[in-house]
Amino acid sequence: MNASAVERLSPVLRPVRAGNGFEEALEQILQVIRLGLVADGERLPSERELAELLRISRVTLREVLKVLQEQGLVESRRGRYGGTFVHTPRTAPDSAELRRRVTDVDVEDVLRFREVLEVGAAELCAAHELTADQSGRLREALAATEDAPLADYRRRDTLLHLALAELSGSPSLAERYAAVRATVNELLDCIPLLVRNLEHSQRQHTALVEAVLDGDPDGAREMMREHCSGTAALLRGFLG
Amino acid sequence: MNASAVERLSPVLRPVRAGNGFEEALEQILQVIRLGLVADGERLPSERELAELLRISRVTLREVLKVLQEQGLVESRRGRYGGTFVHTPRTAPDSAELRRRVTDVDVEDVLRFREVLEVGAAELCAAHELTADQSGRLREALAATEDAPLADYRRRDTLLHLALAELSGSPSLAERYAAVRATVNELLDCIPLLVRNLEHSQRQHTALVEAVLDGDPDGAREMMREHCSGTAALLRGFLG
DNA sequence: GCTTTAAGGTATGCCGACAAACCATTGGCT
DNA sequence: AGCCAATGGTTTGTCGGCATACCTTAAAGC
Repeated sequence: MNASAVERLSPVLRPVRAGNGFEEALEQILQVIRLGLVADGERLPSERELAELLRISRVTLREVLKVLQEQGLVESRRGRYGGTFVHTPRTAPDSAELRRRVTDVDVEDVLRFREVLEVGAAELCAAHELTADQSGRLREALAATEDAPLADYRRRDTLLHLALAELSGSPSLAERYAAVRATVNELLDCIPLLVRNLEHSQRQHTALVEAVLDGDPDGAREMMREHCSGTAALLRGFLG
Repeated sequence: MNASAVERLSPVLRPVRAGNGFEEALEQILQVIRLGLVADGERLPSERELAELLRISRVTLREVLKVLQEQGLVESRRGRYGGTFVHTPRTAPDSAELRRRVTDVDVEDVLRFREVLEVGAAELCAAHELTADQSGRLREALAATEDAPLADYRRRDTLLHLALAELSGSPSLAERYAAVRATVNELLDCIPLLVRNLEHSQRQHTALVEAVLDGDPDGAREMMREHCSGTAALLRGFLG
């Protein structure tokens, strides 16, 4: 087989899974933690439930949890009302870890893809009628970011954006957004949280949700684009 | 563990892989065929190369090829200059197959996600300078669609869009687009190819590439959106 | 027409993920 | 105090996918 044919296919033919099935499960649980779907101190589902959700055996799942435990990300307690508890580190990543993250991920790729997904989601949300339930959920998520303690801001911000992605009406989009956002959060953990940016961000959130609820796709799109560019510029500045 | 916590996580915690690793490989090779990356009568990479690309053993790969062979999608020939040849069926899918496809895929999800990715890709392409190589590649792909025989139009159209996605500068975006486009093609195979639509489509392609090469993101975006809406309306009309 | 070479086809032994069953620990409930 | 239920922890045997090595086929090239 000549080389060019292989080259033509390689964008599609990725390795079927990176390493063993175990690594994929690890990645997914890390994603849950990075997204803050389970907050610091909260409990993951029981091993039996997690294993079923991920469709892996409990034995393999426990291998994954063991790794997370060794890294201090979770802690297990036995007995009734026990479980696996998330324990996110309070300390910023050291410079070696920082360098690892920046070299491991293609920052430009992530930022671009994120913007495309978020902008698309915002536009989709504004373009179709939301049910009262959905509007309520969005408003709630926005309100939660407004009165967030500084330490929990990133988490609630993530949940707001995740809600928007889910309300886009495209489960595939929401799924990819969750994945890419987990990576973005890992990058954001490498740079300082500036209160000034945070206030700016909050104004954009409000305007964004307003545009979505008003059914103004163009407005929602441009607001979201601005919002994303802001984060992107920040990250490029600190990491580039 | 209460049910709501599980519910909160389930958007992220998908099964780690649908079935065995074998099925994932099957899906990827099907994707190559559906995208037309290997045209009718052309050869796939050798088993040894494919196995390495997918990072699966040759034994498992051969299981996959056996399935494809049984469905008449590929044909293997031994000896030097042999190989595994793609043999796409000329006959339209029967009504049972059609029903299966429409129930198996969430058509709204696919169409929305596709539009978000394509529109985003077009905008990104127009927003950054393309190298002479890249511009050339785009022009070539466009030219190929212009003088395409009817039977090969869909394939060249796919390659043009794929090129655009790759030139977006976000490999993640390109990868997701490839996946979603494979599904779109499967749906398109269920409906008739109308020459009138095709001509319209071709005019849009020209305008789109022009906007991209002119560095006009807004123009590219709107052109692409129109282009996607057209296909979407067609599919919704026939399948909805 | 023989050799070479690149491809598909086959056989063997190993290891990791799995399912299933069981043990150990904890805290609430009676 | 004792029981119960829900959780993490452990053991065992099975099986699918793996690497590896080898066999068979067919066309190019001398």
